Amino acid sequence: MENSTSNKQHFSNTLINWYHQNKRNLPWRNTTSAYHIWLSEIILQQTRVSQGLPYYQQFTEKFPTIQDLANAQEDEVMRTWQGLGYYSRARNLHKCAKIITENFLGKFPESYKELLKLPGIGPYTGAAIASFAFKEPVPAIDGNAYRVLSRVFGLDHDLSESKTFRKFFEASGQLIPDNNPDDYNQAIMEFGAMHCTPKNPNCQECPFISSCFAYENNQQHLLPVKTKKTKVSKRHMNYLVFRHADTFFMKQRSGKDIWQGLYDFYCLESENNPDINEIEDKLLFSLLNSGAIVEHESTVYKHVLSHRQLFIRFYVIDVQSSANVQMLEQSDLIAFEKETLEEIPKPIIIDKFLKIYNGEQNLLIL
DNA sequence: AATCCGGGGTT
DNA sequence: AACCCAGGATT
Repeated sequence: MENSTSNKQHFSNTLINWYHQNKRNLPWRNTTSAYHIWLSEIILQQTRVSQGLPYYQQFTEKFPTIQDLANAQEDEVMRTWQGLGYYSRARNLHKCAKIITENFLGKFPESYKELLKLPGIGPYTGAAIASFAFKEPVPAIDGNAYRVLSRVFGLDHDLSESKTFRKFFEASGQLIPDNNPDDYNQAIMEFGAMHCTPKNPNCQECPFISSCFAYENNQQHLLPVKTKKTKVSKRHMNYLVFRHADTFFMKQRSGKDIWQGLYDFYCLESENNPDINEIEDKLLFSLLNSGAIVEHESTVYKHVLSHRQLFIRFYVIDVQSSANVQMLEQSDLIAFEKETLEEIPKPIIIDKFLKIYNGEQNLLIL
């Protein structure tokens, strides 16, 4: 008859053994640098390893130390982040680098509790850094940990409820070994990512096949429990792409909307994506009356975010006169040369449009 | 407690 | 089309 203590040890030992035999060789696992561990964890929030890996390499190359990151221009940090999404991560990354550099002598605080006070570091990331860099036995609860723990132990708390985090945090806190917290946290995440996957988990070769609640009760597809689905709504965005020779007129997004800090074009939103002559806009009206020419209307692009379906249409306007250029600059639009455009951070759909548009121009020349 | 915030890969 | 990814901040 096993007591509960040995069952707990069995779980963490089995998990860690599996990890040592199956782990991927990832760059942030070969360092004890809190800077590099922190960087990887911020990048990997809500992001698959395969998507985050090239960004991690770019960041470590461009910003070898946290001082390099702190001293960088915000735009350069955002440009390096371009395409990863959830851009508040990049803004908080920069903000945090400055705090560490200016207030902490370049060293991260070494406890979970203190790490939580830094911008962009929440319960998961705080636990990851505390355990990986400083060996503090605090459980890191990410999507993988929720899935593995709920299936193996039959924990059916609803992930949609906020109190559920504490249930899993305490459950995993009972299991994490004091002498090996970093391997335990790495292991439960790697096991969830590679073996105990959301769909088609590899139960036949699973080290927990004889003790897993979900397998025994055939509930792999029911665990973890998540009742509330994110609601997706539609938005229609119409971009007036003002062009004058090789310069484009851009605007830096601010406020609480999507893509904060990134640059896009003059944007009009409506209930649809109208033809250009259906658009009523003072600036457009004035420009057209001063000789501007509509040179291209794009098809409607569908760009999907996790909580929005964006329907986006681009209207390229050749503004023609320098009088019109002045009018645009008075409307808070900033002129960028085609080459300089590459250096500013843009939403991926804007980047894609510019590549296609400029590519078409090149094709016409050939 | 509910909502917002990206982009991409899998199924 | 639905799901979800090494989640956190704001309302």
